[in-house]
Amino acid sequence: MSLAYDFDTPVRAVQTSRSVACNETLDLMERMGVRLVFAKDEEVYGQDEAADLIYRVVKGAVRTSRLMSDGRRQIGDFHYQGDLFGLECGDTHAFSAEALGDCVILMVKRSALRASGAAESLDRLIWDTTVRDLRRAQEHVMLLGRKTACERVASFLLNLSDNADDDAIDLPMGRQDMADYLGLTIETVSRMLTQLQGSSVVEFTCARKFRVRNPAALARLAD
Amino acid sequence: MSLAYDFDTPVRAVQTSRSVACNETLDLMERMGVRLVFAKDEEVYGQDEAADLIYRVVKGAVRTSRLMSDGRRQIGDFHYQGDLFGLECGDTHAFSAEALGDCVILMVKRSALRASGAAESLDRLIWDTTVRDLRRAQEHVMLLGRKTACERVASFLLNLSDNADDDAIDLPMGRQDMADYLGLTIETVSRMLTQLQGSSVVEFTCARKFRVRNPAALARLAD
DNA sequence: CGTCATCTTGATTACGCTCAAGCTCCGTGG
DNA sequence: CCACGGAGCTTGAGCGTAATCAAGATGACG
Repeated sequence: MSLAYDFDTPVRAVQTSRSVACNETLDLMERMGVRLVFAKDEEVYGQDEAADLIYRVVKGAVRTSRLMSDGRRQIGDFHYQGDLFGLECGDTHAFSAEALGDCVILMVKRSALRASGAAESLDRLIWDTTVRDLRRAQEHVMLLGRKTACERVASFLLNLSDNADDDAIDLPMGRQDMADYLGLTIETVSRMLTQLQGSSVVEFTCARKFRVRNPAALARLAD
Repeated sequence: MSLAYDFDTPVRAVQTSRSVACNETLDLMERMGVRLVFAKDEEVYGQDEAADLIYRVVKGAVRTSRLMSDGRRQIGDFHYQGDLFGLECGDTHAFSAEALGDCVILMVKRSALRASGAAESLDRLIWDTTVRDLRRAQEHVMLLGRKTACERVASFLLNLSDNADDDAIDLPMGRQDMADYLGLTIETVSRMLTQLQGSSVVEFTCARKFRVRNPAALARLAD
């Protein structure tokens, strides 16, 4: 990782409904924080590390993951441009975070932000993010506990398409990352993608770019 | 469900490390709240219902669950005596909650509690509970995504034994509930229990009561 | 003591994993 | 510009774990 150049991509607000106070905190983060550039697969923070920083994806995307002793990996979530992450709420991180591709991360000490008189708005921001993380984790539990391979992949593509503004959606992660998020193997993910493409539900222009051809069918498959 | 009689079982504090202020909120809940008795499988609240109450398990245990359109069920979590639950943080519940067996639930309107001058301490309580829920959900994701049937069952028994004060631990839920929590079928759960018992890791006196005979082995199997 | 729900066990099936090739795409250097 | 190399992706064949289907056994309760 390395210090970011003056690399000012415009960043959408995390959520349009967010209060003005929270956007002020985001601005404060911009001014007080440090920007770092991470290369693909570089670690932003590690499992069991102390958790006193707040992170924000300025550009690119990040995964949080956890390894079992024998190397099996589970990805907890993906974080995209504008997302806050790393508020694991304990004193240490239960998951590690790595860059999916080259990306720019803004990070600020929580205590410094709080000291700058933004305490209330900061709390609100942390609360909103934690609630979002909990909801997503619960959805993830549903997916992993009771959905078939096909449903998992369909759900995943559907989520991506819901959040995408463009019609041609690109996958910021490789098949292995998808598999480790969905509790499957790369081969199974690949087969399901082929199958979804074969039934004209989605269409892949290349391995990392797709468009939804039949949204209703995709939603039905995702259940 | 019916109004509880004067049924005052002593209730442990939710967490020993909790601040005095929070215990005061718990006391306030006791005084302001309504106690209701629920029979086995009775619904405490439903999926998509409004979420403006706080619930606390006074006696018994509760499950939160979610159904798919075709009837597949996933249990999100179990809540035991002393636990707060139902703070799903949105305006409606993403999961429903049902009694595992006969139980007593204390419930209070969030707004009423806040109006009683306990706002700060209430926020703390809600925060702590939400953080605990998030951590548990993340652990659950790991279990469902990457653990084998045997590891899932072992993890489950290990968790129960960690929280139990007694040596003889009793399961408040049936096999179907375990299965729906672990993302398995009752048959598989039953087979794994038999297997764990066969290898002298645990011992079942009856279907709902067990003791750990080899804690190290159980921990190793749970990974 | 009988009845019914719950749990266990057995036999078979199927979904997704493993192992093993091939293929595609993309960057690199000739 | 094209040939080469390698990582990432796809496809195929066979296998294994957990699901399904189907009986029994156990146990709780009237």
